[in-house]
Amino acid sequence: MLGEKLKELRESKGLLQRQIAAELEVDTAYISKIESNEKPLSRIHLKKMAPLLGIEEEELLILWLADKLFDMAKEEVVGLKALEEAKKELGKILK
Amino acid sequence: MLGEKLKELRESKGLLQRQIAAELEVDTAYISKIESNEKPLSRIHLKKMAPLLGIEEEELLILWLADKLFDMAKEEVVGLKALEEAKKELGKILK
DNA sequence: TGATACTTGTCCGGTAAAGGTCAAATATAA
DNA sequence: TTATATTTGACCTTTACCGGACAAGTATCA
Repeated sequence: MLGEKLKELRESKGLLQRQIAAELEVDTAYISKIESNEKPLSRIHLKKMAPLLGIEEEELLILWLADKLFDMAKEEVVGLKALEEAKKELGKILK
Repeated sequence: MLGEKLKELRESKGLLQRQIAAELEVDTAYISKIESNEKPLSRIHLKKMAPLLGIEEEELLILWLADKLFDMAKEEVVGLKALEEAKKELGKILK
């Protein structure tokens, strides 16, 4: 999931939650919850966070969206099929 | 999208919105909006609707979920990549 | 011109989720 | 032990969405 990834990235950069929190101007508790998937990461925070964590915004965006899609799909037995169907559909309109 | 599909199915069965509405115990306006994707189809309504439309609930469920996934993914440029990533991830935990 | 089907706009109450904060509890390291 | 980092739980406010209803408008056809 996304939270773990964010934590990994942060730690690999030797950063403290406090420092991230400061940049985003929020409480460290909030960051902690994002890293434990208790609170979602908003797109705005994502944007601010990417450079701090040394990851391309687009790459993080893929992870972020994939995480949300995964979350939805896993709730249903037909999740995998639905993902395939959605992919097919999106492929169509993109061409 | 899902709404159009529901409408097709209904018409192919020669049913009126009024009849569907009666079964679901709602207003026809509400059905109309579902068919025009103005209101989402709830899982409960989906369940009731499937037999009326002569479609397997599971099949409708796939369409329904795929539609929601598609909707999310299409908002981002990286939507397709995210769908792939999500699929990969879900495949993993399913094995 | 009716009648019937459908659509569209507006409104509404309830619920849930987002986006936090704060205090207190825990871990960890010096 | 003390300081610093993180987690957890309770709470709060605001916003968004859901599931509808209702009235009025439009389309179609006999």
